[in-house]
Amino acid sequence: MKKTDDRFDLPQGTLDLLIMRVVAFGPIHGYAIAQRIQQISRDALQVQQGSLYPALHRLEYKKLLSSRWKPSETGREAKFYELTSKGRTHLTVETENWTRLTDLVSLILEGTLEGI
Amino acid sequence: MKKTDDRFDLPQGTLDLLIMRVVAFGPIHGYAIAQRIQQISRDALQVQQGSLYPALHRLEYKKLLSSRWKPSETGREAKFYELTSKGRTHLTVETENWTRLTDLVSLILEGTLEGI
DNA sequence: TCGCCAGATGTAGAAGATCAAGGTATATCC
DNA sequence: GGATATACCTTGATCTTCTACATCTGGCGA
Repeated sequence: MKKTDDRFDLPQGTLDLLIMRVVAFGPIHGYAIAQRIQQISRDALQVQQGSLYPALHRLEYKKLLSSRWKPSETGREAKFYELTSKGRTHLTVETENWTRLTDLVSLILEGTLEGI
Repeated sequence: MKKTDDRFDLPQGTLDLLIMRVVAFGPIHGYAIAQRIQQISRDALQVQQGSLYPALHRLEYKKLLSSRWKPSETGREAKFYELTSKGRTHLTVETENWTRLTDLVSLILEGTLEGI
């Protein structure tokens, strides 16, 4: 089945934001992050594992996330991530940028361009 | 490399949309498209030429745009683009997708996630 | 007990888009 | 003649995402 009508590929950059936002609510492991995003969006956003884990490593490398191993709810070891203070700042700034950017794009896409 | 405070890198995919939207108002050449986008956004969105021309060729290759040479307002030859009917349909659909996607992302970024 | 599935992590390779930085040429104005 | 703005284009690097695969563990049913 090709991607159905109600699934999206994420544009570059948005995945990091979504991950950080979910992590902002408290320590959580990678697998659960993907589930959470899918769940909130009612399956419209699906995070592939091949995107998820590199993104987590990237964010940790940039010191926006920190991680430690801990048993998960199921008893198995899992790597729990949380935001660093740098990550928290970054999330705030980039969320604001995302909003400004998408507002601008929407303005152009939906505007009449009259009066220009 | 840093971007200044009020400039954005465009997430993948949005450039094509912006271009098609500007072209939708009537035949226009590449150089003017970039100026137009920059102007409407009050310099917040700047389209690099290294992004612009490949995008135009991409869209023409996909038969979403058609082009022909014509003298521009300044008397010089320039390549004027317009939407094909396929392009017009595509623009409508993708604009809708863009809106749904960004609404979803905003939902997660700005929501409290309570009640999940 | 054996096998399978779900949870959980990860990597490799390809595809695609953007950007930075360069190049070419023409028209106009000083 | 020289500078500037217009107008086109390409190349190479970088980054992100996707598909697809690989690995390990624990629990469950047959």
